[in-house]
Amino acid sequence: MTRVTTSKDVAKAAGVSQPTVSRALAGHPQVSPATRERVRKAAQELGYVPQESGRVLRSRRTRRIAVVSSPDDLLNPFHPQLIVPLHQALTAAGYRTTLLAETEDAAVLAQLTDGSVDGVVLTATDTGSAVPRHLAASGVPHVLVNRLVPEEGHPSCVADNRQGAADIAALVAGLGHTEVALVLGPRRLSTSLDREAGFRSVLASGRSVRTRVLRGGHDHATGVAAAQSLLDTAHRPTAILCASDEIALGVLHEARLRGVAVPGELTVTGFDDIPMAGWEPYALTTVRHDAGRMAAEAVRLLLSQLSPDADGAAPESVVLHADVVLRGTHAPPAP
Amino acid sequence: MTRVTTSKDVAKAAGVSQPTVSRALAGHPQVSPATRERVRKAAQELGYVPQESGRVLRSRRTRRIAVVSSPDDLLNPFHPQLIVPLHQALTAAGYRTTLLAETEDAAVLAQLTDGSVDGVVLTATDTGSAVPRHLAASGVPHVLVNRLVPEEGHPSCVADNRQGAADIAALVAGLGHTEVALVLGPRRLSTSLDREAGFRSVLASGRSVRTRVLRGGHDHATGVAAAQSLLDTAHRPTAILCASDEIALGVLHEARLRGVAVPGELTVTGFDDIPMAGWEPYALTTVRHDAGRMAAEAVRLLLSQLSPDADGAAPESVVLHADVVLRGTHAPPAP
DNA sequence: CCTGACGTTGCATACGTATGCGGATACCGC
DNA sequence: GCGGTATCCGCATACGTATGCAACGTCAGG
Repeated sequence: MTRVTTSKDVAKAAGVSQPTVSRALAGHPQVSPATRERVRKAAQELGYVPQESGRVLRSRRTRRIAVVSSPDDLLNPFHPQLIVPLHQALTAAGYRTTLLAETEDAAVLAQLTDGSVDGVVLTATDTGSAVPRHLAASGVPHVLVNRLVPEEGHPSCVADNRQGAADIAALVAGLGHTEVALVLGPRRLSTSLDREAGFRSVLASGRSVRTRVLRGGHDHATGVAAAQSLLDTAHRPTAILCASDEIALGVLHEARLRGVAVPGELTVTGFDDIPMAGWEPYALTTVRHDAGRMAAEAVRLLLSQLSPDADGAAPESVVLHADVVLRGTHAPPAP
Repeated sequence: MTRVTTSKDVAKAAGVSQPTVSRALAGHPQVSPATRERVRKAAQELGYVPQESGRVLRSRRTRRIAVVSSPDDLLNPFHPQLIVPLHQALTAAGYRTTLLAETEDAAVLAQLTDGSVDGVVLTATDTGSAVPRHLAASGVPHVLVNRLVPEEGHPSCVADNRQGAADIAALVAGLGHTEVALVLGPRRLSTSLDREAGFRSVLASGRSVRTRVLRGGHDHATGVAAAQSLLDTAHRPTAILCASDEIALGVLHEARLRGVAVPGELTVTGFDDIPMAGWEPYALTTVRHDAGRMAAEAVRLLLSQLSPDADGAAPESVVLHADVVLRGTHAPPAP
């Protein structure tokens, strides 16, 4: 690889000094239009691109935000709906985005605290993760999206999973179901825990509702397995509330495979409103949390930390309402 | 934000000079075990993380690879299957990964040529993109994965889309279908074009096969729309070959909605073998290209460019065999 | 014609890290 | 006890960029 062209090369080509190149390209007003144009042209011809390492070292600003996900979540159909608008919002605000999908806390932290990013958006945080704490300790601006950690004090934007779960549970209970099963996700995710709490808050208060609980991942296979075990029992539930749409689709598939009519014999609900939930053959009744708004709010919270003025403000936490989406997989229980 | 701790701070704390800190933490042999330990401890206590900008500026190496995708492709179920193993392979090789999802060539290029990455993996390249050419011009090591550009000379690793398409077309033709429809993807993607060529190479040679062609995106809605238009016609096809699994699922859904039996009355095939294709209710006959191997080969090709020695070698292009996956959506045409 | 002000540019420098080179110390052999 | 060598460490410096400050030239006003 040949040598990279630097601002010095441009300076020589334009017949000016290196600082003048820097000022001209930065649009500084104290450089004459003539030289500015000469520099612009020279830079263009040489294909000059300001080197990030130099700029960052000098200016202490990277104009770059890290979005932290995980390999698991990248494979989850809901996640891109969050990541894409995040990326767009950050781009619109003049920041570059780099997406991390690390699993080990140590590896993530090294990349977030080495000055290579101005701020961090955490989208796939386990409840046990130490990353938010360390970021706070290092003074790195950050915001939690979608999932929370138990500790208070971190800026965050999440959907009201508890409320959404309670609402859809109320819907099902209101239809008259008394034999209900819950298929929940992993305990290490705040979304799972909150949805569980929401489900239970309603079902526990209904006196005559019997509730069974299964637990697994947020994926399709979990739904299939759950349905297999639930539909085998003599005394099978008339409604299955799932902690994610993918689980619900697995349940739906297995139910149909066994000839169990949905919603005639079995009510099934999901959570997330992934694109597939709206597909004709599913028409899944579920809970929508607006990933676009979640992303926009998160970026707002992050940028407010990056603005030079208000830095003494208390961390703000936004909770968005989650809406029940009525489609075709719920009905009163068969008599 | 308070000041960040630097190697100078560690030096002062450990009672040594700054260069010694650098050498000790880099594991240089010419530093005594005692000092090395002292430095390690001081660095640990101060929470010192070497700043990337300084290291890169000095060493001209970032140990960082950019993986370029696009917002569209992030929403595509096949894509994460490629990105996740790419990330794992790069991590295993000691590189950090940053994922870009930019659409504009200019914005992408600025991030790839400013010295912030050692190399680039392009996963979602349009045939019309100028990015590969500019990377070559700037001497940035890179590799194309999954999709190609028309120009030769770029290292690349793709599946043999043409061969895979030809094989599945041969399967369908061999079953005796003579009324076949193709649902193809966008012209700007090499994968679409190659699959089209593969389909046609077989169907054109079969004398009595009548072929209709529809074109759209690689998504579910395209499949639904295509099926609506195809199944409405009096003289409807007995087989629909789709350029992606998502399209095929859309076709399947629409067919089932209309009570058209698959595979009894209609054969449907896909391409990609996304996870959903294997789900019980679909059991889609399709073509698999091994994203894991593709990623591994791509990383190998990229790393070979980064090794200091062999840099005069000609760019290598790897083409992987695509396997037809026989499931349950193909059958001979009804008499 | 001189002085002052302004507009434009260059000089010097700092950011944090890594490394060539020379110096210091200790240790060995004679 | 002296020269030599090996071991370990610090000094000086360079990477590319951005910016405070000084200097330059020009022009207007007195």
